[in-house]
Amino acid sequence: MKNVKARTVFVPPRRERSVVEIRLAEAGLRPTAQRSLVYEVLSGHAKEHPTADEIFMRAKQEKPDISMATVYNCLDALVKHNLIRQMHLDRVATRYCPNMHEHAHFLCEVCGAVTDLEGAAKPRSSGFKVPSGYKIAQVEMNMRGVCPDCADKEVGP
Amino acid sequence: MKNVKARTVFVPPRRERSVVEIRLAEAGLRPTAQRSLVYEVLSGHAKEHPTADEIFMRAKQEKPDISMATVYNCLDALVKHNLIRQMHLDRVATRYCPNMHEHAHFLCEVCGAVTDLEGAAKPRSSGFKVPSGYKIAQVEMNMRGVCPDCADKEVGP
DNA sequence: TTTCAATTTAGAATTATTCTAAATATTATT
DNA sequence: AATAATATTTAGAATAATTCTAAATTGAAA
Repeated sequence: MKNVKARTVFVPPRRERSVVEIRLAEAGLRPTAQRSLVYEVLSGHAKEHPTADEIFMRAKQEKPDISMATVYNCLDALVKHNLIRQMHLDRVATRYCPNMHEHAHFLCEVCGAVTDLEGAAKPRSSGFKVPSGYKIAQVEMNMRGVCPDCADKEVGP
Repeated sequence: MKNVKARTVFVPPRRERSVVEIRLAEAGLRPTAQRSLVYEVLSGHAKEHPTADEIFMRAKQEKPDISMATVYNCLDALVKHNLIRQMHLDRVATRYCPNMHEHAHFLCEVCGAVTDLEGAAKPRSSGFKVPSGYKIAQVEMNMRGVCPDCADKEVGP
């Protein structure tokens, strides 16, 4: 064996997993950089309901080379693993919601704002009787109308 | 005056309005041929939930020159006047439903069938407490999971 | 019957989403 | 630490749903 000088090898420390990465792993998902970013971007704004495109643009600021296809892939994976919810409020783009508490969604037809309405949005807990035989995996309850702010403005000051 | 032979003039009778046309008029819509057809095609299959494209194809069989844009126009008008409902069940095409009774929708993730589930799908009547100030115009309650038929097949015969 | 506004139309344009096949990253295994 | 096996990411093309446009037509009212 050659006379090799003793040296200190730099071993990069096994990077600590962030909270987001841990949640992904717990949910059974590989915590890739892209998935973590998409989830972070979404859960960082808990009260918003961005479209895939909005999420894409936000993610791009952090990671300019992320692709739209990846955003869709990530969103689908997150939905499938119950980390976020998909919302189909109208004919335009699907929206995504990081709030996993039981709640309904309200779309204001005047200003376009989408709000979470906390409450029993599940069929059983809300008095809806599901016919026997149906296995319910997900429930979505969406309302539309006029939000308090816009209702005030409509009648004048 | 010339000696004109008495004759029987054919006066086309002011065409009777069909049931559909009457309903359109009552709802405050001009009962045009296209609107009547779209509404008829839809309400003739009360248990189905066709997409705009499916409605277009059905309408075309009756009136080959109807246009897709018209189908969208008609559907929008019918929705606005509460003759049909729009359903946003997933990321693919919007569906339309002629059943105006209070009900929820169920999408089977196995076979893709969409079913009406009759019952209290309204927030108030179902125990959901709507925060004060919101004016609710429409409610949509969608569920997904496995329908009885597919649930049976899954466990075997 | 004329008028006026609403509706219809074809086709182009836009937008959302999916697909594809190659490149890369992650995890488990040596 | 290297390898293998698999999952994920990617750009860009392809597809699909919906909207737009401006001209032609229709319906209702005067």
